[in-house]
Amino acid sequence: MPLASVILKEPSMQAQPIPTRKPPDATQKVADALALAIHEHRLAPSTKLGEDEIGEIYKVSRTVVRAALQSLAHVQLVEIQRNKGAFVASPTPREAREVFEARALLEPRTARSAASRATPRDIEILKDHIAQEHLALDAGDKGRAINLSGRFHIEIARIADQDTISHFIETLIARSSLVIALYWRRESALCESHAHHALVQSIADGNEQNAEELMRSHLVDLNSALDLRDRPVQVQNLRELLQTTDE
Amino acid sequence: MPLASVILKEPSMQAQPIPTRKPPDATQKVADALALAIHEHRLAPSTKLGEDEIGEIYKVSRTVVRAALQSLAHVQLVEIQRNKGAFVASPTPREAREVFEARALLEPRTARSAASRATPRDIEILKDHIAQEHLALDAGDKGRAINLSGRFHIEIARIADQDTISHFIETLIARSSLVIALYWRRESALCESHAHHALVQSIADGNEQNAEELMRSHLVDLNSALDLRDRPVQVQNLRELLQTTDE
DNA sequence: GGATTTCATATTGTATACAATTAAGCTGCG
DNA sequence: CGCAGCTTAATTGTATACAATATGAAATCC
Repeated sequence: MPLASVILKEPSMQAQPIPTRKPPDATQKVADALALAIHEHRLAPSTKLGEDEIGEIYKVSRTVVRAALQSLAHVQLVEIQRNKGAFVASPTPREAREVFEARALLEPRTARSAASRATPRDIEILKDHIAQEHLALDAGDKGRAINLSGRFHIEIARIADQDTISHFIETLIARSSLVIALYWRRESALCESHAHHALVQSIADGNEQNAEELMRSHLVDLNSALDLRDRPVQVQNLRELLQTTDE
Repeated sequence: MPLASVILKEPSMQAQPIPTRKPPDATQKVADALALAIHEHRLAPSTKLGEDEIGEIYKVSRTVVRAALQSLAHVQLVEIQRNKGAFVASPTPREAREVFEARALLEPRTARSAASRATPRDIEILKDHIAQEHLALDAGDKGRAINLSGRFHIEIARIADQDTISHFIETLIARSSLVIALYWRRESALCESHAHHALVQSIADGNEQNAEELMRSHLVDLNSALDLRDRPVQVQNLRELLQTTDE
């Protein structure tokens, strides 16, 4: 199940029965809402996610909340500690490095594939993403911009028409959002938009080699904007540490 | 006084061989048991997995069963259809192809990394896996052999020390088990053991280039042993297709 | 006064109960 | 004899209740 259930009316060659009309699936709604909050950096890493608290917010029972949290735990957006509860995941520097290594392994090939398959409508969607990203940046909504930037990569994976790899990339993008929240170095978000624009151009031209290379360098740029040497502050551990120092 | 307080921590009675110990998370146990059954081909694709039925088998409530099924659904070992239940996943030819394409993208690089990192103990573990695989084959236990063969690949990913990619490979191996159940062509399982043995040799020698190349060709061999042209019989879909009473 | 033990509270893990939806069986009619 | 429609049984979705564990605070002991 995709993290964000994007419904598309794409006239695909296969006629697989996937209704997805609009199931009132409460679990998915809660999971999506939480995921969005995390992606937009409204929920910081290591934030405690109490079941009763969330249940009251969304007016659902703990049963639904638990299912949503477990779903998010599967994509490693939250970490569940037995008998202790769920927390927004806080990737270690090692995990952060691994996430980007995996992206470097998967996404260039995917961009190449997207360049060979993209339809005019796909290009339109990508350009729309970039436009919205610019709007968010101009509005100063950094969280939304990061989220849109990630969804841009997911869209490319979708165009590549490789569901399995797309699913992997989705989880990597999701975790990347946490990595950025923890390890982002400078406020140089504009470079991304430039890279994205060039990428769309290559894909629109069907220039596979160029698309693959642009994606590779784009990921290198992203990675170089991270500072993985610093340890993230484990907020919930601070309490314990401060308990013995003073009052 | 509470009649339901049947505490079975009584040390006076004899020690049961498998008492109701569920400190190690009942959900995980059920999920593991179901996954093993699927991997060993005791549960065929499209098999209905009723919640009450499974709950009674493992002596747990539906709550636990549902969590286990959702967990398996996330790695696409089972498919959950809303209001209809959970079924053992039945990959389409397209999905089967994608799984092996993803493996071809991830595993050769992983084998190379494993070759550069493997310790003598790692080699020992790999050789043990191969030995057990041979035993299972000689005993005619085809399901167990397939499962062990998959775990061999997972072990290589573990040696490569890339948790994120290892996790992806684990899910791909799991799905491969279903693909093999549906699309395996001939009874030529011995070739795998040979390939695995050569792979271990390269990893033991630290020959990265060789390990990567052997893994690549091994996956090509596996893929060529599949016949993806045949459609699997989707039993439960037939019903839906016959219902033309739309809305 | 500080540290430790003990007890109370809060939160999670699991089971059960109720509601909603689906699948099946049955009757009645053509 | 077959099919439409209704009724009934079974299964899943959700909520609530109970049990187990962890967290936090008060009381006690040194």
